[in-house]
Amino acid sequence: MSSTARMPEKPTLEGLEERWSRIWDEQRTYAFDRTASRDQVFSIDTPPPTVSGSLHVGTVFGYAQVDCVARFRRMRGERVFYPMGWDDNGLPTERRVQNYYGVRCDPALAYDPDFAPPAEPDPKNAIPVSRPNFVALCERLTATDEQAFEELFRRLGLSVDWSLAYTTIGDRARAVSQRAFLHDLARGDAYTAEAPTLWDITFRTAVAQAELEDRDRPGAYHRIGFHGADGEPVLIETTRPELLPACVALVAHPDDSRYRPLFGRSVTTPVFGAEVPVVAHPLADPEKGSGIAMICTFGDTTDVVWWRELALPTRAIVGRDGRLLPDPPAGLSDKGTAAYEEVAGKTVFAAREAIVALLRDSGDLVGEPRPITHPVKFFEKGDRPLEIVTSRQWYLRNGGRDEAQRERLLARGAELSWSPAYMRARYENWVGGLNSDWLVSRQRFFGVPFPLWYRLDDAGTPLYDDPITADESALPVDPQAEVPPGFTADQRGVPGGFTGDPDVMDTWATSSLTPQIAGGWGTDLFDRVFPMTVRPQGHDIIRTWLFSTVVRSDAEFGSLPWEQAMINGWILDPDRKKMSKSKGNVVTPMDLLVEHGADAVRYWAASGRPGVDTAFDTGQMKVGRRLAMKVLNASRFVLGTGVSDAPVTEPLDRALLTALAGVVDRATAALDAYDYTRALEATEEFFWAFCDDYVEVVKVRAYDTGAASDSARAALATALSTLLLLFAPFLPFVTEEVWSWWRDGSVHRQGWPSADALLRDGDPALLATIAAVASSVRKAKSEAQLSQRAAVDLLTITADAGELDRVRVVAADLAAAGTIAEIAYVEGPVESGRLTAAVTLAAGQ
RNA sequence: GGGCGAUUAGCUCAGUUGGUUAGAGCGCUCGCCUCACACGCGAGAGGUCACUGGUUCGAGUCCAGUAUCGCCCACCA
Repeated sequence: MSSTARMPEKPTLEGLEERWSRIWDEQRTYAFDRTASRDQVFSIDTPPPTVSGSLHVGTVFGYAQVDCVARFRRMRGERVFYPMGWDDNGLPTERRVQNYYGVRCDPALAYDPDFAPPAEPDPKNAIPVSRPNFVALCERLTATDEQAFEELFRRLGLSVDWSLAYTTIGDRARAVSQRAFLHDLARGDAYTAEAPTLWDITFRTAVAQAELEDRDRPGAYHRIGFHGADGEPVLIETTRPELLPACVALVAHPDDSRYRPLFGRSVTTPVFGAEVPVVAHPLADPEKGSGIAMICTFGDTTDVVWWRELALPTRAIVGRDGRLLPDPPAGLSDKGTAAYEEVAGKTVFAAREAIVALLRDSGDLVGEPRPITHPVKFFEKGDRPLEIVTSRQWYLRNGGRDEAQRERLLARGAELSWSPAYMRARYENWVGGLNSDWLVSRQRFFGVPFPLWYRLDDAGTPLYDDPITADESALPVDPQAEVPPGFTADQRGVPGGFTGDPDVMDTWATSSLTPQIAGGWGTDLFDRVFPMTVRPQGHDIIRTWLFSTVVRSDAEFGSLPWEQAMINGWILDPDRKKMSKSKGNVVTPMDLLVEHGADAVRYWAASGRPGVDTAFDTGQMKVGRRLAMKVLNASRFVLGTGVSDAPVTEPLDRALLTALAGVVDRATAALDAYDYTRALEATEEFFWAFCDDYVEVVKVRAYDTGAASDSARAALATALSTLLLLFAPFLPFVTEEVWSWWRDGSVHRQGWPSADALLRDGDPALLATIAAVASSVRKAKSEAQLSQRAAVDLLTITADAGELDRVRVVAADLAAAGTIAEIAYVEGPVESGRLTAAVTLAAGQ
């Protein structure tokens, strides 16, 4: 073994992150071996964090957990493929760019190569810029953020190979997204359709089923009378009276005797005077409201079902901007048409007030509206309720309309290994509950465009059913800027010419391809890493990211994208709520790293069990920091006694190494099963017992000379070395620091410790024996309020014969450690524990 | 309404095929400057294991039900 010349006089944790992250980078400690074959590789399909301002505290939590597993696998000899991605593609980036530079995207504009953003941005008077200019600004802003994120992750000690970094808006990701889409199209897994779609009026884009969330909002039941043929009013209740002009029918349950006489007959809408049929459908709930409902095109998704299944006409009134369309729908009476003019152009909220006033005037509003709180569908990133509008969109088949495909995807979920196992149920719930295909087109600017153009007929109308596809070798393409094969630029937008598809893909359409993007689909790298070994991610995006990745891989490769899903929990506020963005940003991850140190923050993360939501707890970070400090100091002590490679001969020393072999076994098994927490616990528990009992008891012997002393120093060095290796995945900085004091090379490139290289034939009970005796002696001194150095005249041990033998074996160490003059042995029964120790302290202390 | 998870000391949590008197850390109290560590060391107090039944020689652990909390899903007029 080497010398300990590099050991500092006063070890400290300060500065370890800067120093070692720099050296790891210089020495390419975590570089992937590009020549490795798939069977040697442990590949990680990293979650690309959203690049928008600051990383959330919760993000570092999950990444630190994954890194512990990655480091373990690397020490095990696997070639770890650990890239990092940045999700800079999507709405959050767009919104940020608009505010940051004071611009807005106008796709009709031409690219301006000389454009520079204003020195003093004024988001209220946003400057219109072309799509290429806008995208350039997005890339510029995210590049700055990504640099800051990388710095943070390096400081956290993530053992990422930074040369493998990717972005979801970069050329590579755009090309992969477009290529995958073209394959989907060729296979028939992608199709276009014009249909009612959930629509966000703020972002003016369609949104997918997976992006919905319900929020409770105040509303009111309005009781409204429709006019029956016999003059009797038919009362319905609605929370959306503004949709009255869009009403196309009333509906009740087929078995509802109250309304059965009306089925097949017509009623007239109040105020607007449209004649609408009364129809029957089993989805109508007799218990809800008055038991009969108005069907509008479209108020909610049930309306869509009714409209489709009952083949009702369309009377659309809400536009894509959330305002009522300027022209009245068909079927209104003359008076109704006049009434509509009063509300045309109003927002749905203003229209609601206006129509309620009209109903009140006409006497068709029965009673006063009754306030309620009810769930309303929102786009998860939006803040206004979704509307439903009819539009042409692209869809990917995901099993939502195909039983066989759904069964196959459920089977993929069963094939995948889950940590923790119960998370599989979330996947199955979601897949089982799908009711539509995956809507992948978005009416946005900053995203991956569809690599498509459409021919224009003589009237200039696009022929959507026969798109012109881009050549795969030319990807990525921007159909707004580039010309399809066989056309010239001056044919754009003219009859008989072409038009580029204006939309971009859903962010998940790109994210679902992270294995292909990171793994270099189409190059030799891909076969070395795919299917990936593990996908780490949060449980909230099982329905989106995990599922959509399975869909794409199943369709393209007929396999799972990975073997293992490693699901991490969330960070909760101390009050048990999911830590909000705003609170999460009060304490930034960098603040935590500066205040507590990376090893301490990692310790906190690693003590959060797989998949379990964990409280944000700086107390746990303090514990981690204490542990890191202890590693420094204990190492300094062990190395200070002088490292020996003599044989370990003393029974107590052999007991130590035998117990340590058991710890190695447990930690290894736990990490193999992705249970990093259990591995850390086993190591940590042993380490504290090692410091408090073993080290304290052998101290005197270790400072001595001779064979018994050599044995102690050899055992200390072996134990220290093994413990550093066991801690290395969790506390990469402090273990590397200590390793550097006396060993060459990085601790992180050492082999994982082998239990068989330690000892198996020692008697670990000896450790329990010294712990019990030492504890009794300490207690006596503590109760006498004396220093632990105080002298003991006589220590009387009562125990059974076997235990007494064990005490005799370690008596010399115990006597030296406890300053004990004499030990007496009494064979006899013990009330509790393994022995009784009576302590007679020396007088006059 | 359906599904998943949780409920153990003031707080954060262990407790893996059921087995003596339920553990740890933090916090608290009391000591100790013990030659690695005062960012330390030692000792102590503190729990009817959410509730109700059941299985068993034996239940924190298994079964059934109840309650509370959290998350996901659902056709929320």
